Amino acid sequence: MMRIGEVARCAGVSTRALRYYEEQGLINAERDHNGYRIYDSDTVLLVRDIARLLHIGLSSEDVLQFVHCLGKGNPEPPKDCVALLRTFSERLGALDERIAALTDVRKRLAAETDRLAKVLEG
Amino acid sequence: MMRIGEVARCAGVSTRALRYYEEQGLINAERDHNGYRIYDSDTVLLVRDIARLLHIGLSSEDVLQFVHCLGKGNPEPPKDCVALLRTFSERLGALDERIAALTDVRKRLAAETDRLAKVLEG
DNA sequence: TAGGAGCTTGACGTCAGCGTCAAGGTCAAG
DNA sequence: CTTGACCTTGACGCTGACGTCAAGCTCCTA
Repeated sequence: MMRIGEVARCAGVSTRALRYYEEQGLINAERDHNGYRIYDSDTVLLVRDIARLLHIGLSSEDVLQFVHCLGKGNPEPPKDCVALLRTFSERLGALDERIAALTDVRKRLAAETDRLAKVLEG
Repeated sequence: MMRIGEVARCAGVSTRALRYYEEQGLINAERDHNGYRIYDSDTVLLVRDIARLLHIGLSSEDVLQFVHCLGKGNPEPPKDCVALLRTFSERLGALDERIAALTDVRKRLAAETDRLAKVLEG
């Protein structure tokens, strides 16, 4: 059981970010008798994942769609399985698009890098 | 030679976006005698690339780093080849990270999707 | 019992990537 | 010669993911 400051340090984010994630429904927090947020250590890993995803350009709404499959943060029993499955498929498609676009850029950039390298050698 | 409206339509972006790209140094535009921006048709493809990259989460600063290898938009003779090459390498690394992170998420999401699908079948 | 570190909830600030007026110039068509 | 489509340069507005105060409570320590 950790408080917000410790989780923030361990996960490499700010306390403000943690409150924001909670506000967006990405993480949950128990409360101590004094009102302080309390987290279990699993949350650190979840928060790392979330921060990583946000950092590479996904929105918090994106992340929310499948955050419960990243860790034990949001158990949320799969009630509406069919809708959830459809959502997952859509998100998979979007991810594939993103990956493809980035891979394409990577390829072109690598080619140009090679070209430049050869110019420098020759 | 096309004007801004036509380029915008062809590339599927707004004229405002085109002015913004120019402001950021991502594209160049000649000027007609009346002050109107003039583009050659190659610009359409370049703009499509730029928009695509921005859309998947790269910053305009990111895009600026290698926009000249996407088309003929910014010829910019490779003067400082060494620095350019280093920049390219860095960007390649960043792209690899992004691709890896997305691929990882994709994998986990796919696994969860499978699990859900089986629950629905059984 | 007085600090100081850490926590709380607002609430306003920031930055990117445009959207959206506002006010006005240009030009082919009627 | 006027309308209307298209262009120009500001300049303010918006959204997301926080940063950064402000004002006040909690707890351990000296």
